Amino acid sequence: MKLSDVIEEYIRDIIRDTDEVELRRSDLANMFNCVPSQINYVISTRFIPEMGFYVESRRGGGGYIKIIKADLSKSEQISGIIDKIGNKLSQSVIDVYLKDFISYNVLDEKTANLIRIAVSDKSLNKVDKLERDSVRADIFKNLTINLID
Amino acid sequence: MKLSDVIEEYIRDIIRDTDEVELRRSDLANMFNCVPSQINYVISTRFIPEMGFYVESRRGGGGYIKIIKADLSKSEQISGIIDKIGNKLSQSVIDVYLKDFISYNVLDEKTANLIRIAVSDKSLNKVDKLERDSVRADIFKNLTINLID
DNA sequence: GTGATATAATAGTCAAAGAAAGTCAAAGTT
DNA sequence: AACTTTGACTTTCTTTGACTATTATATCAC
Repeated sequence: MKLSDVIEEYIRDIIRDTDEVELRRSDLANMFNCVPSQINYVISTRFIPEMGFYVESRRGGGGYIKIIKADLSKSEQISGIIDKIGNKLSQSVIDVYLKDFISYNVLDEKTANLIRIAVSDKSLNKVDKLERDSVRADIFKNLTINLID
Repeated sequence: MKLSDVIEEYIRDIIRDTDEVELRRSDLANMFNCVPSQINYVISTRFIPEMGFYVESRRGGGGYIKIIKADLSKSEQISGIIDKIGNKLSQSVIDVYLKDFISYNVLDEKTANLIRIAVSDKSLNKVDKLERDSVRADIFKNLTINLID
């Protein structure tokens, strides 16, 4: 497994039960034996605002990175996403969304998987590459809207 | 025997007892002493939904190609159907299939409904009308392969 | 003591290098 | 004609590191 995935999982584990984590970037970098900026990479690609993560940090002595997960209901979470996503979505961004939906029980694995397949490059192979991300966004929106209840 | 057949057999062998394999393209290419793109050739000609496989992959460091085998055992009729689906499908034909699937208890209503949405004209609005039915067929096949159980 | 200044301790940014996989068309086989 | 093999080129994602920005603490001048 990729280092970034391992780091992501580590953070997710901590935040799942508390809705908030305070990290010391250099500690993490040390712990996972990577350069500090890799921590930024993980956070910026996986704990994104669209998913309800709010990140704040402080430099200098006693500095930290705090990740706060907004406490949203299932429908708030879904409609929040739908509002925020533009008219284009890459496969990997959708993966981030779905992973999060699962970890917060907004969707069960089976449904998430269905969505993942429906919008995958495999399924959309015949769609012109330039338009693929917008078709993907359309399908994704239509499917998720349907899941609000 | 052709190299592609050998590679196919190798993959089939390792997937036989499990329902999923994760491959590293470059490893395989190395193992069989061929260019990496030959692996793509084998996969795209032999591990397709009609054969009961779903494939997904990721680029970049730690990338992979994952082949997932559908569990067709429980519903032989369905696997036959997937095989017979051509490369084009209209919305109404899909509805017929879905009704069938429901009545055979292969899919529940909720899942069938999600599929209906994924392949609807609304979702595929941005896809050229001439190609819509073939994109629909691709999505439908990939989903079906994964969802029947 | 107080304010100014240096020093150390953090975190942020951004671009280059690295590590895969994908695409496509030309060349070779059957 | 259809299928297979090959390779150059592209795209995507991750890792690394040099450089920058900010904050806290220590030190110094008065």
